[in-house]
Amino acid sequence: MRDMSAVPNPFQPLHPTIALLQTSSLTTVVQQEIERAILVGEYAPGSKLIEATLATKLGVSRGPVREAFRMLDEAGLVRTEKNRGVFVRDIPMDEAVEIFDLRAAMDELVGRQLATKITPLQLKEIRDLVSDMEKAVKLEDAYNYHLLNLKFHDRLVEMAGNRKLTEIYRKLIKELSLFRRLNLADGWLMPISAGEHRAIVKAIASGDADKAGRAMFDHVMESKERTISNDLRRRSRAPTAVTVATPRA
Amino acid sequence: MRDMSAVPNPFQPLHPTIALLQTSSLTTVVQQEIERAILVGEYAPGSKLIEATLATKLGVSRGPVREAFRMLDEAGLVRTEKNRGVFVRDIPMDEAVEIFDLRAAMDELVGRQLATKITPLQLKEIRDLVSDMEKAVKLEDAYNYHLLNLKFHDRLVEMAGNRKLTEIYRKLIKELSLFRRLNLADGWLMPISAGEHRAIVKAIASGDADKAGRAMFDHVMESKERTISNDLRRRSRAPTAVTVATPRA
DNA sequence: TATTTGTAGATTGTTGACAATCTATGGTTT
DNA sequence: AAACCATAGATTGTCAACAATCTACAAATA
Repeated sequence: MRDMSAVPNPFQPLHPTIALLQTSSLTTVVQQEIERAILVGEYAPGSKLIEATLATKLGVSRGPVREAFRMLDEAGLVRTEKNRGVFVRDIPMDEAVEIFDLRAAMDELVGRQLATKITPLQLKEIRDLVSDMEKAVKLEDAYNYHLLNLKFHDRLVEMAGNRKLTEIYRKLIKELSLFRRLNLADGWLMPISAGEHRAIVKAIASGDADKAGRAMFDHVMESKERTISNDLRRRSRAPTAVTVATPRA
Repeated sequence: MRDMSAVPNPFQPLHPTIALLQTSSLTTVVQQEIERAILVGEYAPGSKLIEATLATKLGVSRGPVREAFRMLDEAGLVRTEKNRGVFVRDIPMDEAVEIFDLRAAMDELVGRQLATKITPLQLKEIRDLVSDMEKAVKLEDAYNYHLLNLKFHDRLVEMAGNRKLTEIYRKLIKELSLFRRLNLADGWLMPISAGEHRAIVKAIASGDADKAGRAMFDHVMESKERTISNDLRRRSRAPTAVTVATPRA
């Protein structure tokens, strides 16, 4: 009952509502909603997610919620303990460090590839983002700086044109956002980070693959170091953190 | 009812069966079984997996099977089409290429890190693996060579000590194994590949991080090239391949 | 003959119910 | 008071049934 004519759906995308109904099941929209809530901080790392509660809140039965849980678990956003439930994952420091190292290697590849293939149009887009970030620095608008920074890196990765790389990069970023100590407090470091961005753009624009790769690699490693020392500083002030839930050892 | 004494479970791991029951739910064992079957080729890329059939075969209801499907989907081993079912994923050529590029960047990191931190004992283990591979080459035992090759790279990645990297590397390898054209036919290339392995070990042993990184990067890129030309050759001989199932456009 | 239409069967999507397990609370023993 | 039960309630694990959708095939139409 589909695709009977020789040229079905030539270019026109099918009606958006139809496309939606064709692709999204209850499970997928539940998954997306829970993921959104987690990433936006509505459920703190360590907190417990209760099937029945979520099911009621979203107006579905527990089945789709459980399936969404399995997806989120595989994606690393949630941790499942048999017979005890699922918890929002709390990324420990050492894992955050590992993610930074991995990201550095991936971004190095991005830099190398972009140096040889970035288009003038793309270069302009990136430069504009850097400008916006510098404005945010002047205004001391840490929140917008944070968003622009995410966008900057995400666009670079996307422009490299490796979809698998993009996919995994984004998963890593999501996981990193569950690293509590990262989110806030990077205030006085904004100018430094901003300068590195300029250097990255310059290296890419120069067409020197190795230089661009190194610039991106170094930038990620610097921001890793900043995160670590930031954490040490924080840790010395607030000796013990509260734990939201009590997972078993 | 757990952890009542001050020092519970000092070192002795709990009884294996208990540990098993504590961690594995029906869903997880179903997931592992289906994954195994897919990776071993019992279900060919493109073929359809039927919930009820699998549930019956494994002696469970459809619920756990569906949950396992969601996990396998998120892991990239399976593709879900709403109201149509799930299919074993068939990795297209361009995606395989992307995975190779990504792997190259990751392996480069592995090489760099190992050059500075590999232990003599680990070095011996790696050298032994290379020796075994060379024996397999002499015997023209392609299958064992293939297994040893997987082991060689997996151990190197593991030794680098970045768990996140290891986790993602293994996921990529699993996906790559769904790239049909790869598996067989690498026969006459074994000696070349084997030589590169010697070079990698030598570079790592030398302690020169950049050299080791480059050796691993190059090796992956070479094997990418071999895979591509292999595919071209094959494609010219067998013009059209059979499709196991008919997913919608 | 080729295309359309209309079913019956197969398969997936979703739900509610029941069983198994865990958690918290209060009482009991030492 | 501290450690040990014991029970009730909450929560997860699993299943079977029903509804919605798709697939295949046969009949009808042009």
